[in-house]
Amino acid sequence: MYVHIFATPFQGTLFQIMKIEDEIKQPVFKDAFQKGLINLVYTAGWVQQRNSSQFKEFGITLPQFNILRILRGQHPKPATVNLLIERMLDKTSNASRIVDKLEAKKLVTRTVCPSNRRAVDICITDSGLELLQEIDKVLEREPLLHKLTEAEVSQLSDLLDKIRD
Amino acid sequence: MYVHIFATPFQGTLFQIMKIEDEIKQPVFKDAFQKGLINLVYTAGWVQQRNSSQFKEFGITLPQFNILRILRGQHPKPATVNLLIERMLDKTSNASRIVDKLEAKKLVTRTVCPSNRRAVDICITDSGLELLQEIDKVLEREPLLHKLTEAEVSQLSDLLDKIRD
DNA sequence: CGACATTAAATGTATGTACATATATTTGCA
DNA sequence: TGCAAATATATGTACATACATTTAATGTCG
Repeated sequence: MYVHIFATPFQGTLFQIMKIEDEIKQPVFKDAFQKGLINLVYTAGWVQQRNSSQFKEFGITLPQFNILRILRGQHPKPATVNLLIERMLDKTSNASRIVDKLEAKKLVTRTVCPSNRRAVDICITDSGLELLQEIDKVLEREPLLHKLTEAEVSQLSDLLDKIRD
Repeated sequence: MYVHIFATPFQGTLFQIMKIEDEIKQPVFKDAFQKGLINLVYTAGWVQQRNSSQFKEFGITLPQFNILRILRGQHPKPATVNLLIERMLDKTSNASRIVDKLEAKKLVTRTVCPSNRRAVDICITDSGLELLQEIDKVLEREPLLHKLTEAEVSQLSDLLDKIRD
């Protein structure tokens, strides 16, 4: 799990809040913006931890799971490391080493790309596809945002988009 | 930066979205819930990366910054590792080693607690306080959620609370 | 053609997370 | 009193992130 949870220092502290303070030990925030920021980061960590624990029993981590899903999306075409990095959105992350782990578990294959010998063709194996299918069943059993209605989820997405404008 | 960004595999893909697809390379999601989930995690990562880059020039990381803020909140009282862990909300994280780094930079001191020799009293130094003051100036210059109104921030917090209900 | 920049991936290093285990101190209780 | 349980922190290991550097292959342009 790779979400850093914001700390909640006791400083200033003028604004009483209602819900997030039950989760953390700090009942007071400087203002609504600080509360929203902490809540955003904390909740993202919350959903990722839940998600991750759902397939920890299958022996893969969240980043490994995400790489596998990208590869399934490409299947039966191969993906390159570059494509994985683009899809992960995290240009600085190291897809190469995550693929190492998946290769060791025989969930993907890595072969030099014939048309460009600098590149590497990465493919999900049958074993990898089967694993994803099993994990999918578990994930569908308890959808992570099921406490929200479809309208609320859309509202949430709109607010999040606005943050990054 | 320790937020894992959700991958966006090409799978199923029935639901056209509007905004987050500009940031990532995948223009289509399975449904609004998948979009919301990815948006939540992605946006949390976005704000943390911005935050982190704001004080990277000061030679500390986001976890180190958060520990320092907790210590400032306690100042001039000392904090124990236990208190840091509580405030970080991340019971499994390793505050001890983050304090190591801060101690090496002379931003905090670590002394055995006189009344309980198992515990360690951790205090922010004057140098640490000065560093935080400088960083605060930078952070205040560009508040991270400034694109939202106060009403929108509250609405966001309510939706996030509901997710974790 | 050949030097040089560009591209694709891998590797190196420091930091952090997640989780298990170890060490030292204190507490509780037979 | 003495010894096991509980507590506070530190340490070990695997994995991932963040960022710089390296290696190999390809592209470009004189």
